[in-house]
Amino acid sequence: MDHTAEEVGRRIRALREERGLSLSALARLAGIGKATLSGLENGTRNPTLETLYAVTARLGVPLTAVLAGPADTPTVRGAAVGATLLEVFTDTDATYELYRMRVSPGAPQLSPAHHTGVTEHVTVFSGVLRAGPVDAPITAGPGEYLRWTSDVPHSYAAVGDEPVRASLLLRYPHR
Amino acid sequence: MDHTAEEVGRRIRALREERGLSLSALARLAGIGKATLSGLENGTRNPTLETLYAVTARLGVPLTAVLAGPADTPTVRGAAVGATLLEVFTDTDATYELYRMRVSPGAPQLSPAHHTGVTEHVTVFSGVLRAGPVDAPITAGPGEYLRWTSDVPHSYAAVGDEPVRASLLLRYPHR
DNA sequence: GTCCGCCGTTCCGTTTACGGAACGACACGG
DNA sequence: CCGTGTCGTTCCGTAAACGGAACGGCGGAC
Repeated sequence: MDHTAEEVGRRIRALREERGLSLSALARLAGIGKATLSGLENGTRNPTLETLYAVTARLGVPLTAVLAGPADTPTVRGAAVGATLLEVFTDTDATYELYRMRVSPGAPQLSPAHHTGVTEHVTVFSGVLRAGPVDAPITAGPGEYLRWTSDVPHSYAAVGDEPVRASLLLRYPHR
Repeated sequence: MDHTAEEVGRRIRALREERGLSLSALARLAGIGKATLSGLENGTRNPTLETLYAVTARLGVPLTAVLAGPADTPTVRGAAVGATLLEVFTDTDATYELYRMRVSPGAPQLSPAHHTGVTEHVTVFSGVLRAGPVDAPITAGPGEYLRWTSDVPHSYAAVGDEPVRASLLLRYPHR
């Protein structure tokens, strides 16, 4: 079994014990079998979403609280750029993806064109970022904002020695 | 089945289609059956953690990205404005707080002045937002960006009937 | 000591999520 | 026209997650 299941089990057990609940009591409250909860906490089962939800809801925590955080699965976009998806937001007009982004100093990172109409919005936390369409990049320092249409190839680069940290919002309009 | 499963399925399908992947291709890449992925996207199955992880890992997103977000625990800032803290980022120069924000139509929401040097950065997802210093608010629609220095009283208001959804970045410079 | 209650684990029959193999629909080439 | 390929869905046998019941262990009452 994956080590993920064990980690989830440990977190659930910790949350349960913080509340002074016995395994039997939590199983009864959550409406699941004791065997299920036992196996879940020990990482010997591969729980379904429904089971996990029943337990976390009764513990009063969001599902995300017992799952591995966004830090362990960086969405690597390339050698110099690492990005982690924080949230997806779907709307009638468009879908948005909000990332935390890190750009290491060194060679610029190229990114191919996306579909037409896709725009990128970056707010720089620290460092100096030079990014945008390859033929017309823009520069932004801490607290500043960049925006471009990413249906052409574009690049990201850290200016100077300091790595850049920023938030990146991708907007995909619905066709 | 729970409506949670349907929501998860929608998000996975959206992420897959953004990447231009077919259902068959993603199933093959993730090492799961097409039937499994089909049922998962349509919300007719109750996936196990292992299945979900295989899919999200191949999509390059954390598990949390496809599950119901932290929306269940809103950090209420006032009657018309609800904000959820997504991440705090501390840096040598400043501390940043990244929120997802929702502004309901109706009376503007006032916010008192913060410390000097604090700036607010808003990217609008949907709706039309009118915000900024009370004597000089700015208006922004979907995909647009607002920025102001919040060491004076400022306000947020939704223009029209539609609620506004946006990301809000607060920057607190270190003195 | 025995009895009782609850603990967490293990056993076991039922339910169901799983992947492989069909299926019909559609697009393209010969 | 008929292959050939890929699309997403449906069928179906198997593997496993499920809940209920039984288990051994432990602490308190008597």
